[in-house]
Amino acid sequence: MAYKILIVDDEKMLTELLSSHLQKCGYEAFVAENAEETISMLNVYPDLILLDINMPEIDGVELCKMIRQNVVCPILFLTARITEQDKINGLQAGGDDYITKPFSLKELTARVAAHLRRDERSKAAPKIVSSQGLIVNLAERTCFYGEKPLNLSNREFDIVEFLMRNVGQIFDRERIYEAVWGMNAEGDSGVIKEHIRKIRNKLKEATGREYIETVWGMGYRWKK
Amino acid sequence: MAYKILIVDDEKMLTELLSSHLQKCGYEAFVAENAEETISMLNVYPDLILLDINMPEIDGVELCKMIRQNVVCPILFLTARITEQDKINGLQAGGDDYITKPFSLKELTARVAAHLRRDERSKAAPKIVSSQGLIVNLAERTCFYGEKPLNLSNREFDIVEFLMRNVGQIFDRERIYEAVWGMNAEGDSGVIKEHIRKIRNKLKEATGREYIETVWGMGYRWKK
DNA sequence: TCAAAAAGTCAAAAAGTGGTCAATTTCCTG
DNA sequence: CAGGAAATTGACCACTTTTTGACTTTTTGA
Repeated sequence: MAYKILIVDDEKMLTELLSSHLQKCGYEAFVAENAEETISMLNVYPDLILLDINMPEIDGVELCKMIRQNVVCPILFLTARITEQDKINGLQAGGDDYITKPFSLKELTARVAAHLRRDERSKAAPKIVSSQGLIVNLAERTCFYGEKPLNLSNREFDIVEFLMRNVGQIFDRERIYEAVWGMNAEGDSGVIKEHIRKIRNKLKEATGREYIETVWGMGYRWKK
Repeated sequence: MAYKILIVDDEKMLTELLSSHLQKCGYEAFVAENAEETISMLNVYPDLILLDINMPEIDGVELCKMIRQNVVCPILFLTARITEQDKINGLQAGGDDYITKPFSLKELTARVAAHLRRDERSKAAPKIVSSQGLIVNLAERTCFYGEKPLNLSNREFDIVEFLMRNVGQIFDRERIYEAVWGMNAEGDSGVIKEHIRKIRNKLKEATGREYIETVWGMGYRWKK
């Protein structure tokens, strides 16, 4: 679902420009031209708000406070005024950032993206990699096939992670050693062979499938 | 526990000014003067980072990317350059805001406060409730299971607080030490092991449950 | 078909990790 | 300053993981 962005400004020219540009960037844009409209627009639960704080007849800072009571998304101020005191007032009212007019669309979208990304991060997106029913959670370092846990040891997990991050690519044992152990392999001790065996056993046990392929004379690769 | 702010800049004058000012404002300040120091400082788990992106010999944008791989807190750039392209580069590297030099301390603290507040909102309020009935009041530093008090000592409480604030995340003993003691752990003294044991005993005693999980070879984590 | 090279298997040694306990030191509080 | 609680240390044990090396099997190409 596209991010929803609410634009609050009374200059029609500007709001149209912004909303069409944001739509081109893949966002969903909503416009409110006064305080009343703004409040009712909050019902769409925007992911980010662009708020002009220099509207005649409306105190942008007050409006910001009101918005804040209902919503936690990032609020970016659009402003022509740039006195330091204004900034402080705005930030203390619950705003998250300032964009000073005139601004380029390029800068605006960069900032919008930065704030949305930031929001995304705090929602804690668990990094998950999966391949044919095998689900690997990088954050928790767990590995499941449906309900079945794989119970990989650390080294084993590291190897699986490395191979899965590079599905289809072939790595010889030396490269795997360097990637996982973080240092040069002096000769072939056979550690990798053994670890690969353990991993394959666990995979077979839990899934009944083959995930790691041997490319004779070349190395191993995670099947696509 | 005071917010921890990491200042990354190579100008001693400025870092001292900033850190003393931030301390006056009730924050805990840390300083790093180069990339290496920065990375190792991340172990204190700062709540916010002030990053100079115009340091000679260091590419601030690259450093920012590196930081981002390890940490999710807000990153504010300090910069003299103000070209639009710079801004965009920075924001895309994972930065959250810009402060252009010269800036007033007043503006700086307002921005810092705004970002921390924003972070706070997403982390939710002072009182934290966790798995079934265990209620930890961070303000009063008390911990109850229903009517039963846990009677945690100070260190014990700090550890519980840290783990609960980061439910589900795995921390090795070194990181826990750095986060709770606020300094680098030299070797493993075993303090953490002992504290974890005490905490577990008290938790078990009062609740009959397991809250802290051991992830072999990785560390401990508070169960989700 | 056979020998050499590569990959796979197995069990045992080595290294590392976490839990526990008792002893010691540090820190408060009265 | 004494006495007790809290924090820390170090030693020990049990256990798991990692590595090793000897050995077997498979693959390949002369």
